[in-house]
Order: sequence, then C-alpha cells, then structure tokens
Amino acid sequence: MVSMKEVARLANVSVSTVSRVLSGSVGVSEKRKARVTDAVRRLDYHPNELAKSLKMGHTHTIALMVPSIQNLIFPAIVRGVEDAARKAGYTVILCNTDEDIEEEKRYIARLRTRFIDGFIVASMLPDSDHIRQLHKDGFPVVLTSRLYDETMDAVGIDNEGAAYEATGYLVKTGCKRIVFAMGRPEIPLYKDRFEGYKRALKETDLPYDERLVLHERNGTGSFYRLLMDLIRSGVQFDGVFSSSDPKAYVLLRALHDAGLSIPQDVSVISIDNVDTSSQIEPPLSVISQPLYEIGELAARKLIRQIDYKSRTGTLPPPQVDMLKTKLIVRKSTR
Amino acid sequence: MVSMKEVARLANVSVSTVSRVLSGSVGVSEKRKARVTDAVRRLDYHPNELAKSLKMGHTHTIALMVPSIQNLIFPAIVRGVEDAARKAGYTVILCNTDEDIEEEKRYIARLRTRFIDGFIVASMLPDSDHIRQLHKDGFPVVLTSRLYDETMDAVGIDNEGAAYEATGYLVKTGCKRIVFAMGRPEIPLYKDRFEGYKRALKETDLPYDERLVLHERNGTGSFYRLLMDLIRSGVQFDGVFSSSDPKAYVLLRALHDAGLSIPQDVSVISIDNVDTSSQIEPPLSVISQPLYEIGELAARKLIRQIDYKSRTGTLPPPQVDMLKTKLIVRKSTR
DNA sequence: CTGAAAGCGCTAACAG
DNA sequence: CTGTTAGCGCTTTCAG
Repeated sequence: MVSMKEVARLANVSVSTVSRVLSGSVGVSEKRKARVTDAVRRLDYHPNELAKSLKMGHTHTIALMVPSIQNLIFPAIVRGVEDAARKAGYTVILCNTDEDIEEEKRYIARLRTRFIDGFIVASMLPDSDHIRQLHKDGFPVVLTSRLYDETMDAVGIDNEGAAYEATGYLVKTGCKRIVFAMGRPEIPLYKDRFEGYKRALKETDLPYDERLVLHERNGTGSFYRLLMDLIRSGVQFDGVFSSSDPKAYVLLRALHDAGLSIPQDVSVISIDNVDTSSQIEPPLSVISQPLYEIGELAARKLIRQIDYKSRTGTLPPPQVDMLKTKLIVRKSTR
Repeated sequence: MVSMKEVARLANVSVSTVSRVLSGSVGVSEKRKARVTDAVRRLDYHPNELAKSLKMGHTHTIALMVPSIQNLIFPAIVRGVEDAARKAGYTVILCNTDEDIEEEKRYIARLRTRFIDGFIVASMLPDSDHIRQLHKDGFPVVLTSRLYDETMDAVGIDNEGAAYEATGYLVKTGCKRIVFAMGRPEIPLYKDRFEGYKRALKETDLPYDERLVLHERNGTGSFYRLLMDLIRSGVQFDGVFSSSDPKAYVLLRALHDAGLSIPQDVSVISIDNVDTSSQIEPPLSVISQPLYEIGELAARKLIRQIDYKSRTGTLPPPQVDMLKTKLIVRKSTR
C-alpha cells in the first residue's frame, strides 16, 4: 500500500503539504500543489481511511440493526438507508438481530469499539436500555419501524390511524364481522394497530368479538392454524384485516385452502405494501407505508445528527417524523 | 473513550503488559495479570478495534456486493453470509450495486482504502475486470450466484442441470409446448438455464419453437406484456418454465389475468424457491437452490481465504463449489 | 517476565 | 506558504 510518505518523497515536499492539498489545498503554492497531484496520480495513491478515522474519530460508517433481512418489509427499508448513506459518503454495516436482545447487545458492544458514527435501529423492543444507553453515551441514533418515543430521533407511521383506515374500508365495503390478525404484543406497533381496529369497530357500531382476533403463537406461520381453527369452529366472518403483509400471505393461504373465495366470501386487507403484495393472487389491498422513504429519511436524519454532533459536540434535540400512509385498493377486497 | 494507557496506569503496569494479557497473557505473571484484568473490568475497557486494525492490517470486515437486496433471492443469501460472518467475528458491509458497473467500481475503490479483508461478490457481470483485478491485487474474493470461472473461489449451482430437470418435469407431466422466460443474456446463468431447457426439449424429441421463448426487455415486469402478447397471438402452450422466481410471479399474474387456470390450462415451474414461493396461490413448483447455504458457504470460504492469506501471505488455489438443487413439486404443475 | 520505544498512516498545531 | 512534531490507540520488537 502506498502511503502519504511516498507521495511526499516523490513530490519532494513534506507529508503535511501532501495532506494539505488532499484536503482542500488551502495555503499551498500552485507549484507544489501540481507536484503533489502529479505524484498522487503517478503512484495511484489513495488515502488510508482507517488511519484517517483513527486520527479524526469518525469512520463514515453507520450500523443498521434489523430483526431479519428475511422479513419482507426490510429489504426496501435497507435499500433506502443504503442509498441515502452512500450518497452522503457513508457505508452501512448490516446487522440481523433475530429479535434477540442479547445478540443485539453483543453486536453493539463490538461496533462501538470501531468508532461507528451512528446507529439506525429498526429492531427495538421495549426494555431496550442498551439502545437508550447508546444515545445517552452520545451516539447518534435513529429509531424506525418499531418502538420509538420522544427521547430519540425516529421515523415511523401512524399505526393506529392506518389500522383505523384499513378496518374502516372493510366496513365501508360491507364487512360486518372482521377478523384481526394480531402480531406479537411486545411490539408496540401491533398494539397500536389493534387499537385502530377497535376504534373503527366502535365508531361504526360493530360489536367487538374476541373470537375474531387471532393472536400470533410462534412465528407468522401460526396464523394458518389459527384461521383454520376459526373456520372449523363455525364462527362466521366476512373480512380479514392482517396487521402485516407477511401475515396476510399465510392468511390468504389458509383461506384458499379452506375453499373460500376472495373477495367474494371474505375481503382481505393488510398494512405494509411489500413489493410482492401487488403481484400475488389476488393482488392484496393494503394500507401502504413508504418503506424505502422511511429508510432514506432515517439515514438522512442520522447523518444530520452526526454532522450536528461534529460541529457542536452534542446531539440535536430529538424529533420524530411521521410519514404518510395510503390506502391502495386491489383485488382482495370487494 | 478509555484507552489502554489508562488501564495501564490504574493497574500500575506498562501498556505492553496490558496488551499482552489482552491477547493471551503469554509470559505475564499471575499477579500482574490479575491487576490488569481487574483494571479492565473497573474501567469497563474495550480495546479500540480501529487502532488495532491500523496496526495489524486487517479489519475483520468483509464487503458483500449484491445487485439489489430488493431482488427476492438476496435476502436469504445475505442472511447466510451475515450469520456465518458473525459467527467468525466478522462484520459485513452491504453494497447494492444496481447492476451498475461504475457504481460497483466506486464502491470497491472506497472499500479498498479501509483495509476491507475480503469481498463476496454476487453481482458480477462479464467484463468485470475490476473484480479480477481485486483478486490479482491479493484480495480474498468469492463469487456467487452470478458469473464465475475457475480463477476465483466461487459457490453456485448447476444451472444447466437445474433447467434441464425443470423442463423435464414439465414434459414428464404432459406438457408439449413449453414457454421459456429468459432473463438478461449478459448474465451467464440465464444462458445456462436456456441451454438446459433446449437440451431437455431435444432429448424428449419436442420441437424447439422460438416464439415460445420470451426475452426480458427491461426489467422483470416486461414479462407481463410478453406473455400477454403471446397469448393474444394465438400461439398455443401448455407449460411455462421461468428462469427465476421473481419472473414467475409476473408470469403467474399474466396467466391469471388472461383467465387461464393453473395448472389445469398451463403448468408453471421456476428455479429459485424464494421464501414466498410456497405461500402464493398457487404454491409454485420449483427447482430449489439453497440460497441461505450458498451465502453461508461463500462467507466461510472467504474467511478461509483470509486466514490462509494471513498465514502464508498468498491466496489459496481457487475452488468452485456446486451446491445441490432439488425439485419441489407444489400446486402450479400437474 | 517487563517496560521503553518504534511505528501503522494520517492530521493539526506549532514554528519558521 | 512549508516542514517538523506530536499524537490517535494499539502491537511488537528489543533490551534489560
């Protein structure tokens, strides 16, 4: 690897002169500047970012923590983060935590020692004190797609409102008995979506029937059994509102296997709008959340924090941004 | 950040002693060792990996280049890579290249200056001299899921054989006129799959009809039009073999929209077996490739190269591994 | 067994 | 305008 020293030697100047021209050339004579740029070219010199990082205290690297990239909502988010990061000259380290808080802690502990500039955490569960600690320790952090509160930067959607709208749409199109597929209750966004469902029922004077809410047992796959059991039990329903697209896929599968036709026998709606949701049969009606934009904004906010911190030495006041969702009616609803 | 110096001061030893106990304690008296470990604990000291990297010349970081994480086959591969990497104490940087060779070059140029220990490239196109150069320059590289040859480590599947088997299965179950959805010809694996299709036809004495092969125009979405046009043109067919799962999804969509039923009117098979393929309606019959294992093995091979290089100073002889594919019959075929 | 010192490649005072 | 110097935090000879 060719170092600055060699460039300096070839250009017959000192390393500091080389360093100067490489970082803006303020106060360097044209003559020497030319010699340096020439030497740089001839040696095909590229500065060692690692050494720079050690000296400067930042790495232009951010960490992105997701539960699992295999969950369909994350590829788009990750892509948004990566694009925005790259545009700003940042590199992203991808961390799959598998919902395992210990794994996440280990990951963070390792990353901290490398001068990671900041963290986007899309995997936060309640009791994640290690994340709050990170923020308290002065690390730029932005939360997304899971839990967030007012103490840290975040970008999300109005989950309660989205669920309210989804349920409302089902009601408006004639559904009277709507199944709700509820995700893991530790994840607050599911609670919010549940609330939206209940509020929509109440405001349209539809009775709330406990038997119609399906609670995830272990893994998304469990909804297959849950819905099948409901069907067999004879409880009637004419609509299904899934709290996420991946769950909707398995619900749809169960409905098909039970011989029910969609949307004639039952309307299905969901929240997310993952890429495949428009392609499957039937195309899924959804409340769409702008996944890519969420990732993009999260990255931009993080970088803004990093810049702010490098200027002032402290983190800016936290701010949570809510992005708009949109109802997209396709063929799974009447 | 607490440094080794502070630990040394608290423990009343020199920094070299601290360094020694932290890296195995060879030749350190029990007494001092205890003093050091105690100081480490009390100060909650964590070594600065960046400084270590600068000194040692490696970072325990690998780069993973994919065309786009939004392509359904990559989340599983990425996950495999990340899991294997993490197990070995490595961190992965995710790079989406968008099939843009210039973007890829820029990415690599940036990464090289950071002492990246190696590259897994799942995005290689022909004429990727910058990748070969990387390898020539002594960087550990493993190729996967795209182009590869004998000059570099690689992990892949037998694409020709997989396509042969897929087509053969369609023939065996009664198809006589099989549409083939051909991906971008610059990507060799699609050529291989095309060859397998043709060989199966030949060996079963079915005529090869050019009109039955659909050539991707721009983007996977183009297959919708392509298939619709074929249907309208009146050319008969009773089977569709898609060269990848994402393409199969749009083909399925077109078939549905045209009012054809699957598999009664036409059988559909594909190569990949992405997670959602078992969930959609109808569940897709596929030749499955072990995506996760491919990623896992790629990472393990890369790390093996890194280790080998750090011991011997050179790269080990390249070796390409072929993983087994498997026919999975679901509901989209007769 | 232990510490002093050099140096990885770079930046940023500090003199001149 | 330019060069010398002192580190960033760590590992690793090299003496003792």
